[in-house]
Amino acid sequence: MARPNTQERRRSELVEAALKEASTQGLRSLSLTDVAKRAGLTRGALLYYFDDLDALLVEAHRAGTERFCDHRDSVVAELESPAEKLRAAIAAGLPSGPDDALMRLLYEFDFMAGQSDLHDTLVQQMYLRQTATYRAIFEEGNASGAFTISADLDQATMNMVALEDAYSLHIVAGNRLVTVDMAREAMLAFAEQIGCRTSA
Amino acid sequence: MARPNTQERRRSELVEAALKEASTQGLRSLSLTDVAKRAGLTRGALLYYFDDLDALLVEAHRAGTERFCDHRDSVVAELESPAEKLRAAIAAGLPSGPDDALMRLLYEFDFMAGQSDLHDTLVQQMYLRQTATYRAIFEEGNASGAFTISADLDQATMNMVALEDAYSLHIVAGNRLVTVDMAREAMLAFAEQIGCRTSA
DNA sequence: TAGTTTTTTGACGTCAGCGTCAAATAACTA
DNA sequence: TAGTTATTTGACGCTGACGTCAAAAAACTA
Repeated sequence: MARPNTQERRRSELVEAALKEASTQGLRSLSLTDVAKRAGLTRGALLYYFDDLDALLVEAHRAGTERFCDHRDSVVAELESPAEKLRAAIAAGLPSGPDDALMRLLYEFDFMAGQSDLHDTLVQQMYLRQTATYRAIFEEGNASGAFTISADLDQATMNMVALEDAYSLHIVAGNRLVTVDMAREAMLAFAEQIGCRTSA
Repeated sequence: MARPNTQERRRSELVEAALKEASTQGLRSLSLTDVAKRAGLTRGALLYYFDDLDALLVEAHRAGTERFCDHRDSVVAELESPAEKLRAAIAAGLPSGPDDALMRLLYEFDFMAGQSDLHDTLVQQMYLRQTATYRAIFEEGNASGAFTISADLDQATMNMVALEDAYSLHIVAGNRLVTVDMAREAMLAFAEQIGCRTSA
């Protein structure tokens, strides 16, 4: 009858372009035109799929956090021992370096929360997944005897996620006093302190 | 001879206006006009004192971080015991709640780093003061016997600051899963774990 | 090829920001 | 009051973002 509907594919492509462009130049000065150019389209085409830039950014936010969490969970799932899993979770949770633009963007999104309930929800979902990842590793370690965490598990998990967030933020914010190596070691040290034997 | 030079006072007033306006509406959409209005002047007057909005924001960033650190240090200095000091430092380091606009702004400034070396430097200076505050308390506590911190002091301090940053960020970013009370308790729990007796 | 639906363009009008600058005003002193 | 310097205004031209929309182009099928 007619031309087939390919909205879903285009939408993903545009979300991808938004992620790339926002990673490159940051959210502060990002415009519809920038994203359209990156996608090789015009502003008009973009508006055919999204009401405005905010609507697109919500999708980009969602895609970015999901990608991050999915990737880490899949890396962790491939490992056997709780100690290995913990080390992998920490490594995958930290940015690769000061130039990890995607990770930087994820934290920049945090500041869109408070302006939009949708971003609010996404920030919370991200947090829940972060805590779920560490909590599962802690519980498995305790159950198998690999770990002997005596502290409150909720609090231990919270603190672990907090360390991850803070160090990631410092690294992508260009604070050269905090390196990826230092962050990883500090997180491992904390884990040891609460009863994880990770050196095995 | 002529009209006296009052640049210093005006500059402070404008920095103040910038802090207020940026706290209110965030950095993302802040314009020269907004700040000028808040200060009761026109854009032209503002440009008489600062080259552009960025120059003004650098000063606002500097003023904001200094105010935060100065205030906390003065609160801590008034207390006697390391345990009291630690509790006060934690309390003063966290936002008062999700609506603590100034604290929110301080974290938003982190994302101006990487775009400007000046902001970079300010972020680092803030970090150095945060660590100095906690390190002094830890050292005093260890010296007086109030604390028995066996872990590496550098790492313990780093982690303490990291917890403060992460929880503050979550609170001001509107993550309702993290409350000020939870953050304070989690930080105190961490301090206990590394050897601070704060319950005295 | 003609018909149908989806996708994309590009132009239009509007609005708000920016930096410049000559002129006006204010706050002094002699 | 006249002179001098400091401060402030407000208009100008430029740029770039936004949302709308009619028309064009593309991708199909019968």
